[in-house]
Amino acid sequence: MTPAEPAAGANAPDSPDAARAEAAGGREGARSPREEVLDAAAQCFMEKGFGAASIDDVARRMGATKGRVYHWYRSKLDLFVDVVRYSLELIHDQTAAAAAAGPPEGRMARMLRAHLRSILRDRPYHRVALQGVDLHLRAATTPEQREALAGLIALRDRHQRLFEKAIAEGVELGLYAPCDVPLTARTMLAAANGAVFWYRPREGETEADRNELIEKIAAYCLHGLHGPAAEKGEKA
Amino acid sequence: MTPAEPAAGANAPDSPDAARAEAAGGREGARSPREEVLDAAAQCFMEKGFGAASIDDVARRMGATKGRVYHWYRSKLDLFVDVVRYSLELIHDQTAAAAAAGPPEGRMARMLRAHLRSILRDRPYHRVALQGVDLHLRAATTPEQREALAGLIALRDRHQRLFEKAIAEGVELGLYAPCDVPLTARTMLAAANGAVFWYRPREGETEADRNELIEKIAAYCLHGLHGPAAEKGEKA
DNA sequence: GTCTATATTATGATAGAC
DNA sequence: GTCTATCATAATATAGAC
Repeated sequence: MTPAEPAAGANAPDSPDAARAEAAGGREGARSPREEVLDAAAQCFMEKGFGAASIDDVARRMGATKGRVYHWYRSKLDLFVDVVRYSLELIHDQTAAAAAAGPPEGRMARMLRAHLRSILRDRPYHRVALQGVDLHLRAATTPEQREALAGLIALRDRHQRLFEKAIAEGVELGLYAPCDVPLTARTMLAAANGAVFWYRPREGETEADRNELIEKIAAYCLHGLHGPAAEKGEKA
Repeated sequence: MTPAEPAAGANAPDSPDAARAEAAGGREGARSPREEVLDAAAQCFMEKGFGAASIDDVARRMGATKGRVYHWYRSKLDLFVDVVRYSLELIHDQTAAAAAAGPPEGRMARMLRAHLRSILRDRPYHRVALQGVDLHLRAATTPEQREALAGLIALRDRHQRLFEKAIAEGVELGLYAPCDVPLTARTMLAAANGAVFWYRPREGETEADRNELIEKIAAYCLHGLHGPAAEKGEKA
């Protein structure tokens, strides 16, 4: 749990809830040497993909050389794993907090807003995470790597289960139409995550602009939960 | 337009509408030598990603060696471009046909079914296409490559416009709630494309199973178009 | 902690036999 | 049309100076 320790396996920057400033987008204001590497890696992996981005690219983005990267991370795959882990912890923590912050009625809306806010704000990290955790699972040779990647799958499932729970709850309460809960959660998350692929902060974009975008996407995602059954007043 | 011609730029296997048998999934039954290479590439890129998959991987999957691949494709990027192009033409043609095959009322449902059917059926191709066309745009050095990639963007936009048009039409007709049409189209497509990342044909899966899956996903996507306004009977 | 070499390996691409 | 070399390059990872 030490916030900054050289390459020693799976530990990483402090928990996402701490003051993470402008984690992804901010070129400056990195929080620790290790996190500076992590930010650079997230941006490089986002732009070129894990395979095409080189360690030299990551170093160059920091105005440094390889040595700095390898001092903090044992391998490129370790770096990738840490970027994805950070992405998943970040978005899960914020979504879980939003879920707990009020009554069941507006729960899903709050969760979607929190999820989407993180998608826009920490886009490089999430973009990498969505690039395919499973893809590079095959590249994992050592047991430690396979273990780390299994951990990522667990984190991803945890986040999805948060949404499944909220959907099931809403169905129970008669807010949503009955549905295949895991499938619906997956599909809704896919819709919400879509923005990570095309969103780009426009020049002079205000917080209000982003909020409007979030509201529109969340609205679509929410309406998907109301089946035709709900319209006709047929519940269950 | 010749169906099989050695590496000569942007030409490719015949149009997707022809007898394409089991394009993606089928290990056997490839239609032409060039298409056999294309199928192998789609599967390799899907499994390992464009960056990590090697030309040797593609050849090995056919039980051949590099020579065979390079006889039909000038470079790895050319192969990638052709996989994506094939994916986009395939799904667009089928969706456009479904759109034209009936009245406006059920148009979007027909389009979504056609789109989803292709997502499931030609998954390797679509998975590669969604891996990030833009990602490898940077890797394009030669003018021909940049041109080819611009063509892919155009194909992608064409498919999206098909959905935008159907949404706008539905809003006009009072079928759907007014909305930000391009944003909604993107979000709906993201939801529909989500399956490409997690779907795997289960053992003993029937056509009916697939249809049920398609119907569930399409239902979610469709309901997203009906805003709360529709529920309250407020139109426009 | 960061840098400058450098070892090693993998892979994209080519040439030419068959 | 496909194969067997082979070249050239690029990138991961390491060793050791500062």
